[in-house]
Amino acid sequence: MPELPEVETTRRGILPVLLERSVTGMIVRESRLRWPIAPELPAWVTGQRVRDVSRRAKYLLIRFDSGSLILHLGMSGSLRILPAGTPALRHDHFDLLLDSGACLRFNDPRRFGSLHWTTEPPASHPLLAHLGVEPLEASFDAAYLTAAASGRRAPIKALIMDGRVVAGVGNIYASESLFRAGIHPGRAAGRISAHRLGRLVDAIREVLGAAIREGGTTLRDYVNAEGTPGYFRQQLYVYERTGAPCRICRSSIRHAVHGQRSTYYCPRCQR
DNA sequence: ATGGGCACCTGGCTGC
DNA sequence: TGCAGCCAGGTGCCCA
Repeated sequence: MPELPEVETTRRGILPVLLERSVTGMIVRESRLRWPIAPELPAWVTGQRVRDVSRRAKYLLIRFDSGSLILHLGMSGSLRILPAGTPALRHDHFDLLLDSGACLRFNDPRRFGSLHWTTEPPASHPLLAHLGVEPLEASFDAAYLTAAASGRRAPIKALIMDGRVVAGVGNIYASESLFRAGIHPGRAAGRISAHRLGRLVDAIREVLGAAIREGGTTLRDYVNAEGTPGYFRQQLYVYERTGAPCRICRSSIRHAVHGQRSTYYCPRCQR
């Protein structure tokens, strides 16, 4: 479900509710996420005051005075802000209770999400240490992507979805960015000119930025912290539009599978 | 080092 | 109506 824009939208939604609030308790109903929630985690986090809510790739980082929560939404996770005591529904795996009477509730049907506590800087945590540059930061530029693509025979789509290269570009926005840049998703990364890779960098930035402005993309079940969907789906050019006419040239949008992931592209606009 | 495939899990949809 | 099969916004890990 959530890619970078959905995680960022969630972050912006929970930030004002969490900031400077203290955790009064935590309810864990299901600890078997992608990695089990540490049994001691509720004790570690209880009594802590939230100092910041940030994002690295698709990880949400909730910083307290003496440690941080590292939260990933996986494929189907979402966070909601609810009044404490709201009855839990199926797949509501944990609640963080705040001294304001609000509750941060995590729901994740597929349980690919995760929750870790660290007392080290989150950036040095094993899950984050290997991550590449943030796509919305200035260090992600044409020169960087060209260097990363040099000599690579893997498809460009696989390269921009590789978190060690650039962190947070998922399946929807990879397809959409490649469409906007006019690059075929299956093209070997190392055989694309620096000029075109520069266009791809711009396209990734534009697509992610536009999606954040629209509150993300809701395909099936994504909702933000208020429980409302994102509206970027209306601006998708290729994702899940197999057989539909290209919005630019009217060619039929094609579907292919690369690396077990669905890929969508326009055979005429993308080379 | 690089590329490719698998696994983890539930739910919704399709087609017989 | 029932059910098997397939697919889904991610990503760590294993193997060649």
